[in-house]
Amino acid sequence: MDVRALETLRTVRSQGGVGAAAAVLHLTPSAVSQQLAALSREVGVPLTERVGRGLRLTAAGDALADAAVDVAVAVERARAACAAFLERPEGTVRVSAFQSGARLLLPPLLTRVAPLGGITVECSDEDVALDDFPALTDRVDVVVAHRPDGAQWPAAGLRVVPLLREPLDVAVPRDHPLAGRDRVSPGDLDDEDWIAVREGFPVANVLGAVATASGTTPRIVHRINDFSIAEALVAAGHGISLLPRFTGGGHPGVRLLPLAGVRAGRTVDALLRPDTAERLVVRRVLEALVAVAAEAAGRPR
Amino acid sequence: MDVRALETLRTVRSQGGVGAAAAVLHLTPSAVSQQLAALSREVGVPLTERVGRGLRLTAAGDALADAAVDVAVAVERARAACAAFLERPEGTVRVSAFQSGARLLLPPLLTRVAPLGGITVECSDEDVALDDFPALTDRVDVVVAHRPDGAQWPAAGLRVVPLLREPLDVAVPRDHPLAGRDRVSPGDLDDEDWIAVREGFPVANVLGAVATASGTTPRIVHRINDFSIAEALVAAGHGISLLPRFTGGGHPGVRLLPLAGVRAGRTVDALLRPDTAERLVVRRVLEALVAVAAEAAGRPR
DNA sequence: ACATCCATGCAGTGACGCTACATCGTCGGT
DNA sequence: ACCGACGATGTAGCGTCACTGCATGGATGT
Repeated sequence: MDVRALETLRTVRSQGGVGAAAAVLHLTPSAVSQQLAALSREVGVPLTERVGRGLRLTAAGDALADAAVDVAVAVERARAACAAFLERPEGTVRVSAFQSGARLLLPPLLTRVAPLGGITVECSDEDVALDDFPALTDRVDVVVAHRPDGAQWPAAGLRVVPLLREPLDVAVPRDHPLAGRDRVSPGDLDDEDWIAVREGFPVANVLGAVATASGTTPRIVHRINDFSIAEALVAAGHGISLLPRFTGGGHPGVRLLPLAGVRAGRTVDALLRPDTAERLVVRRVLEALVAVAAEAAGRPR
Repeated sequence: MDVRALETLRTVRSQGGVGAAAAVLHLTPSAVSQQLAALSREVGVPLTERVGRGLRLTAAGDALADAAVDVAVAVERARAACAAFLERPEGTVRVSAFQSGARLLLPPLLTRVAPLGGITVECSDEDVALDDFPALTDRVDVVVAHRPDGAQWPAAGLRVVPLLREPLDVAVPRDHPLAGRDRVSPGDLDDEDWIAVREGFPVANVLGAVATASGTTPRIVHRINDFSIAEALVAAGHGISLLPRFTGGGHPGVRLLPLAGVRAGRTVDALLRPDTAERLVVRRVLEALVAVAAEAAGRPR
């Protein structure tokens, strides 16, 4: 019973297919298929079943994949047990973040980790739909993800470390009629042009929730995922938008107005696979990330 | 990080050397040495250090061996998770027992397991010194071992399942002056010839404890490990002996007399490695063994 | 001082897993 | 309804890696 084969099974489940899993594992689909076949032969139970032109794990396969997580955790714990005897933690950690989170957190993270020495942090920005964040943990060690208030990550085989909660404010141009107010309520926002994010992305339906509070449907004229672009559009008078308080606000032509009457916000979490969460270097980086997030939330601009 | 290499490290620790571990694992010492070298190279820490002409695990090696137990447990749990989807548990389980325990427990164990079908039980008798019982778990799945009152098994990486406690009675020939008594006290036993077990074996020092209760040192004339041989010698008038109540007593020429005033007994346990204890077939056999032991202790002859 | 025991290094060989390619079944498009 | 595309699975060939066998070095006890 090879740990690599178990890992492969786990990846096939999380990626939803042989081909996708092969891409993540840097293998050919054939190799993945052979590993599954060997594993199935060893335990004497079919682990996968064809459905359409893809496949799905059987109940036994699902149980084995669950157990595979524990195996991976135990193996990484073993590695960490030895790494504790090294004078200082060493290695490289891959961190990804959605754009606005990356702008807020990655620079201070790197400056905080640098003096530790020996730890290499590889950053990347990954903007994906809400449902696709967990699967990123197969390619990246620490995934900085965000979710709107109320949404929850699937608990299965995923470690979630909360970083910060960020209110969503209404961003208006400085010459807007509401710009002088110190806060606005949903009713003030009828008959406005909105700049929203793409469907399926984390804070897409927050705007809907705000609008239902005033009984109208918002008029969405643009769909921009990158908040800094949205901010520039707001400043230029092409509409108003919902922007996170700590991340946005850098643009001189934009005013951020707190929303009264509705609770609108998003939570930023770090997502990790349980096994990578056991790695010593990963834990060091994660600690730094938590500290950086606390600073960012406690000292908003 | 291979589970087999971790297993090897664990075995080197429990067997106390490369050669012994190689014998247990059916490998050459060279292969074991190479596995350790590869493992050490992978974690970047020396796992073993030479001491005399043998070797010993370093602190890091010890920590890794501890973690290796958890890995093995997780792997076996994974196997069991799949085995649960098989219609009935299948496989072979190796059981060993010291002689008297084997005579008492193995026959009913086999008859109880047989109707389950698909489970093969391979029995062997293993009479070793008290300290050597735990190491047997590397070669045998379930080790039926015994220990005198007060002794404890080393907790490290060993699962202990108590089976029964058995008082030690004084065995005398039927024509002995004490044969008519319904119990004896230590003072009655001065000036007797004793048949004891070899030094280092489980109940060796019980006789000493009984003797100190009467202030004398026992006169040991024979050292016989097999209780049925000792029983035959007692019947022939060559001395008296301490025999376990449930196991002995089959010989018509011997009377068993309970000891008053001192608590003399032994405990019979099943010893398993934590990982083999997770195997489904092993658990089935173990359940049967516990039931058999309860019957044997509850219905003494 | 020598024989013995134990762990380790090195060359040869066998097995195992991967890549590349071909095949089969299934699903959309015209 | 056919055809093209996609996704998973077998097969041949190859490379790699781990094990065996033997030789070496160090430590022990007679």
